[in-house]
Amino acid sequence: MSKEQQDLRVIRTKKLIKEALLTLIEKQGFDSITVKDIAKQAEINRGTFYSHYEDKYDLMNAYIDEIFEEVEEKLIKNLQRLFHQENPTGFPPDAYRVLVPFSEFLQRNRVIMKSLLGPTGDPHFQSRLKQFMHDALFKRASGSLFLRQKALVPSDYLISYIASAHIGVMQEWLIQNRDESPEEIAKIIFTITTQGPLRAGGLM
Amino acid sequence: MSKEQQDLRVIRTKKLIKEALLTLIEKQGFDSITVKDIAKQAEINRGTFYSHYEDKYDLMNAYIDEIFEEVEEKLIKNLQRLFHQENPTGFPPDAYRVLVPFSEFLQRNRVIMKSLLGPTGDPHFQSRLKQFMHDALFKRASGSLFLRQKALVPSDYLISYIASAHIGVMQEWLIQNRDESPEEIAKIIFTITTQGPLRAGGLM
DNA sequence: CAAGATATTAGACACCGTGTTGTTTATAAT
DNA sequence: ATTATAAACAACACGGTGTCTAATATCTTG
Repeated sequence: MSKEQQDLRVIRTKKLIKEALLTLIEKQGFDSITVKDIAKQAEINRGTFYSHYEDKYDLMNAYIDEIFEEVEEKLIKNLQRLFHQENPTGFPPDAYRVLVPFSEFLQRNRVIMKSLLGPTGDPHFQSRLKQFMHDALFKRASGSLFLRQKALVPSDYLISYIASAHIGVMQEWLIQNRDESPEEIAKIIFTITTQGPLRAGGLM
Repeated sequence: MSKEQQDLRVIRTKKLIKEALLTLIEKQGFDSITVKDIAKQAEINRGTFYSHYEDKYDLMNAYIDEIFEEVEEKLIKNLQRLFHQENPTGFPPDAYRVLVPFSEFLQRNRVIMKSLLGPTGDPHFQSRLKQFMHDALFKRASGSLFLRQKALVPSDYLISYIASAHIGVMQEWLIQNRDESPEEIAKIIFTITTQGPLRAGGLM
């Protein structure tokens, strides 16, 4: 699936384009970037850009795809281990570790993530990220974790609640340049979710 | 501050432009709208548009400003009543009502809200909305509601968590065209926040 | 109501980014 | 070394932008 590209020129060009995109996003935000800008920054001909991507959105989507592929590989396995091996029922005290690879990933890709998640970011990405968290945390787990008959609210809303909440905290962490470690952030999020917002806030 | 506009022509034109914007957003999404489109839809001269707004983003911002002004007026007072009059400490069983004006507002402005909050929406708006919820729910309340000394997590993260979670549920509600009433949605959100996600999900 | 003020119109303008095409040049695969 | 093909180059029509001018329509004020 990712073996087809042998030609060094293609590899080089695509790499240049991606680097250019990153540089420009950081400098001026995605919205105001033009294909011309990208070509200039990458030092390639504008026509060459069009022989690889339809437009800047196509490029961005390809980039986002790669990001998600990477996350998927690294995180999903991790999750499966945690859910299946360690304990079949309930949350162990160190279950916050499920979230660590996630926050580590964001940490590692700080620059692009800040611009994608910030006020000038890409709502498509945010939407996809939410969906990803959705799936990652609950597709496998929801069957076993949430007991529909005992649930007080529709599960879709609950999942939206949790996924948005988790992403929201990580946004705050990234965008405000907070200095917590990925581990600490994971613990904070996990604490709020397990204890509930009120108890975590010292109320009750 | 909002008294200067007497000329009927200006009022009429701005109204036409706003209606056109709404129609077009619903039809094709904000991104692909051009000033030309707006002028055509509003049946005004394109030049006239430019004598009122710099570009379509300027228009959108003006529109968003109006929306927030409206929300502010209607909701803030409501909140103050609830927090000060009814009960000085803790949550009464019907405290979910704090959220009802909010969900009612979203309901009433469905079209524009869906496009602003959806995958093709405006991250600036989402950012502002989050900030607004932030302030509305916690600026006054945080002093009394959350006891810092008993809190298990930094309050900024907690607030981000809750604000994002609440918006996330309302997004799900709007974008999936769910048929719950504004009251029901408020109850659902409130239940998850007070009981905690796990208890609300039937776990624990 | 009348007169002056101001908003809207129609049209033209240069500018810029887009996406495509045909040709030439450079470079990779074999 | 030969062949395939990617990249560069240049030119093109197209469409939206933002600005401006002069003419017209409409409103406000006295």
